[in-house]
Amino acid sequence: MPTPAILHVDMDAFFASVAQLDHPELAGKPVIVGGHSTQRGVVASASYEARAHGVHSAMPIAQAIALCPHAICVPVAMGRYRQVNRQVRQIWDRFAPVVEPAGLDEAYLDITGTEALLGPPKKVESDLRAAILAETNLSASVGGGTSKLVAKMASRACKPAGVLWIEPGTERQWLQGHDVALMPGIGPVTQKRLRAMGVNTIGDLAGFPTDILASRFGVHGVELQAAACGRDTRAVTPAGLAKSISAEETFDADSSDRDFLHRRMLDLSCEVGYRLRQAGLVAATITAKVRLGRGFETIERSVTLPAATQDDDTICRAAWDRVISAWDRSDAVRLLGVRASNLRPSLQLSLFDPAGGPAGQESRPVDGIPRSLPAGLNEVLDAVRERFGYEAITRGALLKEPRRQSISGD
DNA sequence: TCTGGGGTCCTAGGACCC
DNA sequence: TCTGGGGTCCTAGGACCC
Repeated sequence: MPTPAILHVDMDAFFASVAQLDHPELAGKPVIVGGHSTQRGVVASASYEARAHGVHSAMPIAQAIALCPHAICVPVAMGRYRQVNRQVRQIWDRFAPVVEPAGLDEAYLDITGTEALLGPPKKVESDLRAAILAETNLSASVGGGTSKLVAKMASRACKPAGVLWIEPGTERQWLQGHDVALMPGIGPVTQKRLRAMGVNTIGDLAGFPTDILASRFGVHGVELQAAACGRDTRAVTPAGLAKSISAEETFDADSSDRDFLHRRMLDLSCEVGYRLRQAGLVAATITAKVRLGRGFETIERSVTLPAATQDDDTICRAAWDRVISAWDRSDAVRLLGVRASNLRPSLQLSLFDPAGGPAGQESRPVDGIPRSLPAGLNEVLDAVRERFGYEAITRGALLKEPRRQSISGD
């Protein structure tokens, strides 16, 4: 067995860097990517110029502005990031036979056994960074080592615009001085429990009695400890089909207005339906999410449908039905969301197949093959969006409010 | 000045079937 | 009249990731 060589490539301040790329006047300036609403929301991404003032991801926007009053706030544009992601993925794919994306801005690359072809790992790291910069004008950092954990921690340690290769055999020593909070898989909850046990560094975790970790944290604890010792055997696996597609929206102000909430749910459902059809997927399970203004309480209710769907109205009906079952109308609603899961390929030949027409909803199977419904409203909307973008057209029922944030590429 | 949006994985109980 | 054990699916919630 050859010694594993795994790289972790991580785009630097991805959303903020894309904003600076698309709007050259923002280059070199503190940029905060958040929502339209400066009242509610957190920082999704901050440029390094903004980070110099103490701004970081997940910080409330208002707090970020207080730290960096001259920062420029731009809205999140998921569609645009997905577009750039597709471009960057093509570069990643050239450098490794197996690539596992982890979100839009990072990926693991298994380059084991490619040394004869691509050169030593350190050179691959530099070449990959250079290729991304040359072809996209975006900066990335690349870390590497014998496992996913070491690769990821290395890319984090060399940010921004760095490369770092941890030599095989030195990983345990390199890891041990780091704080446990820096270890992927240890969030706020686990961190607090570990500190209460006197575990503060990765070295502490590596040396802690395994049986105690097992009794308190179960399998997860044992795996974390193995990783802390440099024993992380998780394989780099290529992305399969998506497991879920979701959309959610936090309102500028909490609302108990049933008509308003229903219209928002329809808009969210349309977005999820559109993305299902784009991906050629149907969903059997629909989950509605309701967050109350009171106490930030979050409720989820799901239903598995008799037939999988990619139809906007079917998704909306299922989701709204679940909202009604969970929502006490005396509570003002802060957020609504809808998620499609239990996904499978829709088996349609093409979105615009003139013969069968695209599938709206799986209906009764004929000879075991789901039959497509004839083209309807969804397909008319999709066809317009295909040419002019998602924002180009919307339902009359949704015209009462301004459109929510863009999912399109512009 | 409270707390976005889009994901994955895990646990645990109950239904249901064999 | 009392009550097995395994497997799978569904639902709700939680931790964690970027």
